[in-house]
Amino acid sequence: MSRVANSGYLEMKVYNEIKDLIIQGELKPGELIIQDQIAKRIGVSRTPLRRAFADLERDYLVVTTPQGLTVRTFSEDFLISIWEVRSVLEGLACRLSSRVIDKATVIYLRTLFTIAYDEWVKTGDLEAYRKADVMFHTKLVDIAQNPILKNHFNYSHVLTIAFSKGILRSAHETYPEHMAILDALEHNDEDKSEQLMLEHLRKTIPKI
Amino acid sequence: MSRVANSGYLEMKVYNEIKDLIIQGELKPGELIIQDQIAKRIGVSRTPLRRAFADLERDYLVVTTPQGLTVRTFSEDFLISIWEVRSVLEGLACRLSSRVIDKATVIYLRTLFTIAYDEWVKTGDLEAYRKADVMFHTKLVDIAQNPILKNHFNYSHVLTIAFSKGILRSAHETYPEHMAILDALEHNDEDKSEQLMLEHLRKTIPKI
DNA sequence: GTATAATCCATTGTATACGAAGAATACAAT
DNA sequence: ATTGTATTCTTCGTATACAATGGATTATAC
Repeated sequence: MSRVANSGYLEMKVYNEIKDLIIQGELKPGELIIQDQIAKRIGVSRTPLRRAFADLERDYLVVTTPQGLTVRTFSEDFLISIWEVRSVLEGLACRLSSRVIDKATVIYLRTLFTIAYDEWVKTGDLEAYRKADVMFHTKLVDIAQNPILKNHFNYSHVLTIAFSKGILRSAHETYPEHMAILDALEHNDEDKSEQLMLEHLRKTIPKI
Repeated sequence: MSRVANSGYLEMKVYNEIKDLIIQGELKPGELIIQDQIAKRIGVSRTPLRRAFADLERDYLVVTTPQGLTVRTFSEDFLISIWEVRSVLEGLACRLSSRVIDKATVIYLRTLFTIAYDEWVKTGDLEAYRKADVMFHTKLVDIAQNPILKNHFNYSHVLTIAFSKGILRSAHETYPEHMAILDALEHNDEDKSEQLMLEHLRKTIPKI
């Protein structure tokens, strides 16, 4: 996912495999990670592990305790911390995007949301809406064209995807908010778009 | 500075030494980093290098190009990107701090700034004010008690310190802003403190 | 039986060794 | 002279080997 580039095949493989082990719950929160065990399990030597661990730690999946490297426990407070940070980062993404976004993209995103929303209303299927949501937020970060922002976003994005409880607020509630943000973006209203995105995300925090 | 914890002595040493080499300009922006050379220069094997490189890349000091790992070139755009992100992060730090900061800390910070400001007015020496400034921003991030925020802040803070052109706006201009932020913090005004900090920092961006 | 000492073993951090891939260089052919 | 090909040489990623550290465990003294 958000691996740094300068790495061999195995380092990437190891990063992803351990990430999956954690997300799948095969490595349990708080569990001590022993290099040899993981190395054998994945079938590589310990050498590529160390770099992968550095990345896993950067992405908040593991943490170094006095006992050693352990799988991170995701307390509610921790998830809230992530959301607080993501909120301001995506608020910034909105502001920066509003300066450069083109009308076609706005229309595209609006259509995407509307179709998905209608589908949910009709069939009760939320999947399309959830996808549109992820796409929306990811896309804005791309459009913003701020490499630092993108990195910081990615760092914690892995997590929110992995550990969020899915949709936290009803589409009925968030759809109008998305539309309002898109309107602000369309009018290149920096302040308003940032403000709306912030409020949009912060409303979710109490639901965590 | 912001090393991850699970690392041996040499990995930390290597991280710091390469960081210094880059900041001191002995490794020039754009320069290709060859593992063997650096390893010999620092006097370690290539093994601990790899992990240090992962961290250096995370901290934006080096970057992987098609040619290999190179020292990052810090364009103006890049510095602006950092400032944009730092702005919202510290804005958030302010908001979170405003919830929990105690009066004593506010008074402490206010005094610190005022003494430093007066000294500048009297003697023309900016050093104390600059220090107070760094301390102020760092402290708020600590008070905020959001571990993610602190990490993200650290990631880019190394850089701004290393490569900023020093004080970018006159103390005459920023002193009242600092006071206003402290006032908002004292009154536990979340919105206002965040807003003021954001404006405070964003006013600096055009000067980059 | 408890406390302390000594020993082992697990685990880690680091160095060295090895193999592969790509770039650079030398040489040959037209 | 230029292009094509073969052969080094560099550099990297990975595996293995080794040394040190710290914790557990057993042994020993009282």
